[in-house]
Amino acid sequence: MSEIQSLARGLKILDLLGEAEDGVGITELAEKMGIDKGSASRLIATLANYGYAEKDPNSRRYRLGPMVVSLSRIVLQRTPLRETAKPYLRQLMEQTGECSHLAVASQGKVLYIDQVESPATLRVNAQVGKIAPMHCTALGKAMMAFADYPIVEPLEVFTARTITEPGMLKAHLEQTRRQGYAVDDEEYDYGVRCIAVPVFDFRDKVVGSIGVSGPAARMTLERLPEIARTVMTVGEALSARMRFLR
Amino acid sequence: MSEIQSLARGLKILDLLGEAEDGVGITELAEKMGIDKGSASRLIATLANYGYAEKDPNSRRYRLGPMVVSLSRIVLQRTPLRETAKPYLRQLMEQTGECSHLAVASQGKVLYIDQVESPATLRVNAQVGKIAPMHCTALGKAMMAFADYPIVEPLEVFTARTITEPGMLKAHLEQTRRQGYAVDDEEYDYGVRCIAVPVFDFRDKVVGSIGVSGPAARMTLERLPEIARTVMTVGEALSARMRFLR
DNA sequence: AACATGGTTGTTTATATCACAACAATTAAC
DNA sequence: GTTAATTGTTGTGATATAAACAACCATGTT
Repeated sequence: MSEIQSLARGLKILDLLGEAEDGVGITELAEKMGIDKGSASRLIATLANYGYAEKDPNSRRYRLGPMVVSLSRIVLQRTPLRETAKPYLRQLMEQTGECSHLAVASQGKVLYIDQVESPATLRVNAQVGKIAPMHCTALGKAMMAFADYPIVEPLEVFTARTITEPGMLKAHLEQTRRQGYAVDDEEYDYGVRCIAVPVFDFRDKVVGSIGVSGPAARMTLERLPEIARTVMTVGEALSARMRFLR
Repeated sequence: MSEIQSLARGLKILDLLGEAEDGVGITELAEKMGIDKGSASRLIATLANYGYAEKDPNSRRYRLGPMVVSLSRIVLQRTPLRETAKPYLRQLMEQTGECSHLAVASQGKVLYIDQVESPATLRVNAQVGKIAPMHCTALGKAMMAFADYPIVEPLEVFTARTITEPGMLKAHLEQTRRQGYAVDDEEYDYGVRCIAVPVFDFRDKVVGSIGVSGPAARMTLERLPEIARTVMTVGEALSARMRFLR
């Protein structure tokens, strides 16, 4: 499998621009990439020409350009899952009182592609476009349990409850499959619990997952099974709806 | 000014992937780009490796990947204008009853970066990420009138009222500057009128524009001055607020 | 004002990428 | 079911390209 080096470098720069909070300078960028300043300068100039990068006029540092926003809209609009799931997301939020989220798998990670916010003052919301690991989120584990995404080590630690042993995770996913829903019990963020189920298409292939997130104070361990039932019911309705597409 | 060819080609492919409604095949892509099939194949493979493109498993055609959504979120989150403008957008919608929009200039076009929807059944809304021309939108003309964006010919026609003569546009912008607000009187979409004003930063530099869009039936020519006053008032408040940043 | 830091632009050379073509993989046709 | 046709992937030399190095600017700093 052959790659185009300069394109790969350009895309890598986009990643770095995304990570850098307040933009990056050419020299800094060249160091991080392990390439020459001149090369970095020309690569960035090309990215800027196409609107993928831009230089902050006063700090003179580069950051991500507006072009990605435009492309993002196109991607989201063309995702049939998103369109179909919207009413189910609303229903989920109304029935549980918590923020509901829709996600797909992307590059071995969880990508949030839609959400409905709860009106509660204390709520746990994730923005569209957010990326999270699969092994410690309900949305991610729901997909892992019902489709064979590889477990990629190391399993990064976020809280004391994060599952870091591949064997443990495997057993956990087995249980998830049996009970039909995935739980994140403060494994990613302290004080946050989530429940999610996979979404299937007309071929019974996992295309994403849907679930709710809330503060542990409200989503107590006693209430979890009840909430899980709601999520499973809505999830099954969504999957049933998805079978009519295509 | 030198460009990196293969990176430029890769970014061009992203554009084409964005334009293609139902994905695009390698051969088709190579033809549109005027390059070899093999080159296109390798370029796309690289884009796919980084999540910027993906191939639809059943149609086997390539489309934009999820990575752009992730980057988009980062861009939007880091735009201070967006954060600051949100309450003003809401105010604008409430006071006019029409959808309000926030935009910036990008690559000589108008890029919508936020919006507040009106509850009205008949409303004129634009999604975040949408791109429109500058010369026939209120948001675009507001920026052109108060900063020197070049008039790039040809001025594309959208309706019978679209201004296509550079001289006419110049005069129109002059008037816009005098009256302090920009009007789009069915110049982009039939039956749609918009009013917008520029947003200035602490240096009195134009950083974007804010305005409302509504159906011509409601936004009658008689009501326009009144609506314009509202937009100008809110816009000035926003610009005043922006002066405190940085 | 001299210095230091960071960014851009020439120039040479190695090499990555291009085009061409052959091959593989699907799909379509018969 | 076999052939044909269309499309995508993979070698391979030739060449243009992009890498590195260095010199040169531009800004801001001491």
